[in-house]
Amino acid sequence: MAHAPSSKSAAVAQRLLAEATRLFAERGFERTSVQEIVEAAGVTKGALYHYYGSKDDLLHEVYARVLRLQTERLQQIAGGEGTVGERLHRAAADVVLTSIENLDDTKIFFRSMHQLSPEKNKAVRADRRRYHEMFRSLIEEGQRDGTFRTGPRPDLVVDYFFGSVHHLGTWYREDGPLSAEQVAAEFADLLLYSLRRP
Amino acid sequence: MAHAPSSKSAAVAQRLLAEATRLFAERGFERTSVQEIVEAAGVTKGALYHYYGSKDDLLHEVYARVLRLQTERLQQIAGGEGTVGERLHRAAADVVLTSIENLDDTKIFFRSMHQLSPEKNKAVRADRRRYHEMFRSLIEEGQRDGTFRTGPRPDLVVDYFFGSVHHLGTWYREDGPLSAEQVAAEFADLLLYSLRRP
DNA sequence: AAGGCCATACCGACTGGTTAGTATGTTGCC
DNA sequence: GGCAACATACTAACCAGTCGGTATGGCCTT
Repeated sequence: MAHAPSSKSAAVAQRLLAEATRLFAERGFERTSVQEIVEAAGVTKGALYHYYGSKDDLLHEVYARVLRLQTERLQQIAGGEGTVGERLHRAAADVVLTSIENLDDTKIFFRSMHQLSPEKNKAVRADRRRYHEMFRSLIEEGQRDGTFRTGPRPDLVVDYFFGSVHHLGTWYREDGPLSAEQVAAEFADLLLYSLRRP
Repeated sequence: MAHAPSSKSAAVAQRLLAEATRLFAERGFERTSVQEIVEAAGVTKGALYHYYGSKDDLLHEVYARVLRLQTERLQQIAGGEGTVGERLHRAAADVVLTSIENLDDTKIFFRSMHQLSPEKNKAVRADRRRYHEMFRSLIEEGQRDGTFRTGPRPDLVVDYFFGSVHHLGTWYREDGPLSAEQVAAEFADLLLYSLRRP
């Protein structure tokens, strides 16, 4: 179990998490040794095991952080102003944007989730499912009120769209030709177009 | 380097590859030991290293196999009969179908590619890019002849769609409520709808 | 047809290196 | 003096790959 870094004075705990995130994204969980993490953070193992219960724990913390962030934002957008079409578009663009802004987390998420211990894996999946369900209910709402065509199953659309989002980490480059905003807008457009009524 | 299993009498080599595929998909590359692979195949390490140069080599062989298969099929469909809309729909549905039929390979692909040695990783990426380019040129063709709207960038559409395809491995279950054909049809529909002109 | 020769296919013990995690200090603040 | 925040040294386990060895069967030569 992780004691959540005790908020006060735990700059070391945060530095450890940040360096771990960077290294996990760069080399993957298994290829990153605890020794490398503590060296990158300028401390020793004692410090790491003081704040985190295990290497696994560290990985779990990465997930928890990004999930909290995205869930919060989706809640705000889904419950906000505008037609369901507008809200879905905004939500879709936002998740793309924040995924790119936290590209390291995105990479780790989909490469290394299965390395988590079964119980932690289960916990993460449950959180993730709740997130997807919020997204899905937006689609259902649009189908009910006639904004979207009723052909596609909402849950399949969610898996379809988030597949694309999760894979950003494999091809998006910060120094590439496309800005995060451009990708966000196009992905959201593609989603909305695929739901538009004939 | 792998000597490709010498075609004749190498049932052992094939069994090793099959068991490795299964185990890599189940536990991931790093968490699968060479010892486990050879035990599952009912041989010993000597046999494995007789046919394959390294554990890495084995992983590379998995990729090579599925890439060959999919490239072949896409070539046939892209160069076949029908309007560009029909061909793209067929190609999209087909890649979903074969991805589900070879779900173990799909899982490994997306989870473990970055574990390959840099050179092999590069080779696989190059193959993959050629494959994506074939797909992209179908979209470009449709945009040129007015079948598809010209808004979205073809390369982004490809990344968008294949994100969804690669992620099948994380959520699709054979014993789930959806047949592979259903998913294939819906995914292809979603793609075509998102390209349809207003 | 018999004997020699050699390649292929595999065995299994061993090695050298790495790794997560632990046990036991040490320091400095309240 | 006591506890939080670390450091240091260590261990026990694991693992990819190696290497010397054996069994089998085909082919060439005489």
